[in-house]
Amino acid sequence: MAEAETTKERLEWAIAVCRERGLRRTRAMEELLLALIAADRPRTLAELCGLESLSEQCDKATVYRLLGRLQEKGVIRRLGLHERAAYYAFAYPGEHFDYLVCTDCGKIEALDLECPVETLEKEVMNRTGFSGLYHELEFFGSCPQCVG
Amino acid sequence: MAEAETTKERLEWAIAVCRERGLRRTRAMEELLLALIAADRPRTLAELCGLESLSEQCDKATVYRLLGRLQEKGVIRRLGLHERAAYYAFAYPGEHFDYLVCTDCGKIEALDLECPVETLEKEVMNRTGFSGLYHELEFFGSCPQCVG
DNA sequence: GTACCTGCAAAACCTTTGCAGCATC
DNA sequence: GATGCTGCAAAGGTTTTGCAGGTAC
Repeated sequence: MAEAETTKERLEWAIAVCRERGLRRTRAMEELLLALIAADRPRTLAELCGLESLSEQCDKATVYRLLGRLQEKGVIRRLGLHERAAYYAFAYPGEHFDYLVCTDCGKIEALDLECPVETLEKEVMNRTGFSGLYHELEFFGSCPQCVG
Repeated sequence: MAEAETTKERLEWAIAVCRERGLRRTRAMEELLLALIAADRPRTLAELCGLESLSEQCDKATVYRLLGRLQEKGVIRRLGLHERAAYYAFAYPGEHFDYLVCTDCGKIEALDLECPVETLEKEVMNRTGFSGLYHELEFFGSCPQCVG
């Protein structure tokens, strides 16, 4: 992930937004945000709970509810990525990643693309009357290792 | 859904592909394909099983396994769409839809966009070595009814 | 002190699989 | 007739909720 901002700046931004919007600052919140900031790709609830920093610190239900609150406040984003489980990624303003997923081994990579979809968003808004649009773009295929 | 091809043509195409690739032609397969061809947006397993034509005809497990086989043979496509459940859509050659999802009421619309992402697919293949690429693009936002 | 957050536990959901019988080829 | 498909039933995994107690403000 491009480090235009440091971990500390990201964390402080996220916590500030959350506090402004009525959430309390807790240890679990900080640990979860740090885990998501450190991640180079979206993570599932199970993956996040598997991390030592979090599993020693809080319950799965807590992480689950935190993810919901953080998403609601707009500091993280929930993604589908074609799997049964939901994936979550840190959402720093102005940063947007699309993803590349191997349909064989499940590997997920973030793509820092010059994404032409942003232009489309406006068109879709005009055409459909939807507001607050954002998009999710994923590429699926077989990675070189899986093709052999 | 734009009806460049009739239901019958679509059905026959799908069944021909399936038979070529080793699947048997069954009543359940036909009903399921017809349901997906008739759908104006992707459907979940539960939705499909709720249809009279299917529920009276076959079990949920059968539909589930059929969806897997049909996807494997390439006549339908499995989508994420941000929900817990997987969505399935008919995949006629040369047709590709992107989707618009209301984050408030869950409404899903198919968008027949001039999609600039196809160009990106080649770039991503070259850059990453992935093969057999396809993409999934979804827009999320609030529909006019939900904004009120 | 109050309102929110956390942990533990259980429920709810969707997906996935085993196995015996039936249909297709 | 052999192989694959179907139904029923049960298991597996992830998500979601209730409630009592603890914590941030």
